[in-house]
Amino acid sequence: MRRVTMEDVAAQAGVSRALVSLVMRDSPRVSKASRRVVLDAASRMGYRPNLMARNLAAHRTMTLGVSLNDLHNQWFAEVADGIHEEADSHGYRIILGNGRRSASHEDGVLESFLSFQVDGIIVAGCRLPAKRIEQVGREVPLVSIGRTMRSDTVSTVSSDDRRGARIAVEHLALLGHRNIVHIDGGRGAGAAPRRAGYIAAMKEFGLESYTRVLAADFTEPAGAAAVDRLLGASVLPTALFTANDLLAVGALDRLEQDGLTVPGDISIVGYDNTSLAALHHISLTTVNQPRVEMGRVAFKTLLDRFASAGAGAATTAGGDATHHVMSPELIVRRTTRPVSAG
Amino acid sequence: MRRVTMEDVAAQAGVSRALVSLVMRDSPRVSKASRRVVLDAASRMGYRPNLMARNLAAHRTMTLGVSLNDLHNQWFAEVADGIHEEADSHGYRIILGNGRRSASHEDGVLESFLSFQVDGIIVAGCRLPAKRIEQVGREVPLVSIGRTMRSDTVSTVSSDDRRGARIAVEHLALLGHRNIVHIDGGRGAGAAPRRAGYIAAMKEFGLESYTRVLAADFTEPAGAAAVDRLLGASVLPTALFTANDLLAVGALDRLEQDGLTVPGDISIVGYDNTSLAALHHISLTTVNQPRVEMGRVAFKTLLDRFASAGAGAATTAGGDATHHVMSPELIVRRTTRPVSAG
DNA sequence: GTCGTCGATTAGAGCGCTCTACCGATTCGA
DNA sequence: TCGAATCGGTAGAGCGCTCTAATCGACGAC
Repeated sequence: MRRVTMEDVAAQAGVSRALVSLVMRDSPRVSKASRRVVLDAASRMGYRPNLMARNLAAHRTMTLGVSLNDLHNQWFAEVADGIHEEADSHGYRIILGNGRRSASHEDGVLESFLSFQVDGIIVAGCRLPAKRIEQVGREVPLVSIGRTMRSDTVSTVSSDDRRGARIAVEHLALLGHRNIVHIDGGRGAGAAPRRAGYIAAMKEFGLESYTRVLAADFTEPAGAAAVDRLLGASVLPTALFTANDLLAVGALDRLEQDGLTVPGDISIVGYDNTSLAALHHISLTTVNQPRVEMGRVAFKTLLDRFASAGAGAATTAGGDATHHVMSPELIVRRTTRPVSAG
Repeated sequence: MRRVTMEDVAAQAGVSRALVSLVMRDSPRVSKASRRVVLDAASRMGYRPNLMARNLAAHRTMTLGVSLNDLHNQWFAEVADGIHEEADSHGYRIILGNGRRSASHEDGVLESFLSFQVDGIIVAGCRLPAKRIEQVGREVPLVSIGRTMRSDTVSTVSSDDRRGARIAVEHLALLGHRNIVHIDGGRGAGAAPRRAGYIAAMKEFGLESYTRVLAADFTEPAGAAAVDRLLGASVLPTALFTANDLLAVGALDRLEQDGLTVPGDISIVGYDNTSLAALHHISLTTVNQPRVEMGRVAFKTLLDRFASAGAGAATTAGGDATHHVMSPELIVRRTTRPVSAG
């Protein structure tokens, strides 16, 4: 059973293929009568436009590619929610790609998006080298969420990770903690500024000598592994600041498994305020990022790029990149408390 | 800057477009020499094949659409992992769609996949009416994960939810629990058989009179809300069996918020064994489904369909649907214990 | 020498759509 | 009443690729 084409519908409806095309793109230059006739024929025959053909001819897909770095991390689900919301109301289609926390998979996702000729790309938490991202950004409008980069071709939407880290350290310092260790996010998006923010804040609060960063990445097992390394030492820190919530939960787990209590023995501050942190059972003190809003802003940024490109012509690679920075915010829950006396 | 096309590469390399095409699809009928020349020219010019054009001409995309019903539920991330693994090793590209727990969004995702002319579709936890799924399945090979359906056009991969529910109830019954309430998954995939399995098992263990199902859906807030309704009553159950882990965690949260302890006052068994359940802090007794494996099997099933369709010709809609059922397995952790004496 | 044969290459006709003219028929202004 | 604008519709040339059939040497076999 051959797929039904525009030609078929046109024949059925007794009009030209061009008219059917106009109807399908609901152009205003079609009379009510012919619109009806065409739509009737189309639905009767079960016609569905072939996007491949359409896009080949029209040079636009009304589709955005969204690359998510880690489906296991709820942060991405929430960012995606924001993107979808806006995309829906603007008639854009979204296809998602799964980066699986690996640069090479992410590269594959981007290649795929480009081959599909998407109109724009949003990368969330991307780990690819900045150079590569910019290169893709030169072919099609691209905005990066969570991962900042000084660029005039790639727009970014992020929250102020450096400040977020400072807020976390400040919170702990005000509670009297001095020995505050940071478990970091390795090469993950946002890991570097959080690390830097931690280091700067430790200095600011006169705790420079306690500064200690444990290498990890944005996963739960990495948090547990980092704690393992910590437990070997004779003197334990009184507080942990982890680069994201997953790490915090991993750390939490391992600590309790070892008979230590949180926040009794050790306080913990996470980062992201994912729904995991909000679980009553976990109730993690953490730093909030407006994830849904970040998704929304990213989409709008892309839309603006389209608009200006349309006007200015051939300005796809224009230097009109914008850089949104949202404010992080401390969410105090039950994994932090004043350092025990003595 | 115009995109570089096959024609351009051909000109550069001093050969015909057709030869370039052969090289791009690495056909064996090209001499080593020309292959080199063409590939050199291509990379020098930064050529990337236009999938739209390719697919339009070739009638296949080497792309599979995977519809995930809820990005917030880790179950889907793990199923996706399995699919990706296989797809990678077979040269298939995956695009993901986000169903956002709504049938209408899911419908949009499928429409989108069809318009993109994907070679096959995998729906995970799909909530669309069976009729609609079959209709799509008639246009392109489709396999459903988690949601079973008696169909000879749509293949399914699932675990035996009815038996899983029985295992959960059996576990509780053996611990001496009698008043076991089920918080269900509403219209979600797999919710019905789990519900039915619970009801049948209650009967089997002579607990028919205690049978009670609280309506909910597969989310955390729904679990909390169900517990709220429960707390109003004078006599509380001693155990809860929830249709998935998210519900269990929601219930857990609300119970503890109300001063009840788990498993002290109430035991809980979840379903799915997502990584959430494995968290030491939560340590939920639950029923395991081999998620990654299910993803793998789903992909292979699709591949078989392609093969047989290729052979049997025009058998896209053939009655060769297969139905894989995997075995569920009880994972005992720390949210269940013998019913308190008295 | 001539005629297959065979491997390497190419010409050219689509794939299903969009889009730029262009055209015929009304409608309108003066 | 006539030309210009307006409106609804159509013809036909692509978009960038694949694929079938045809072409072209070179090489053995006879």
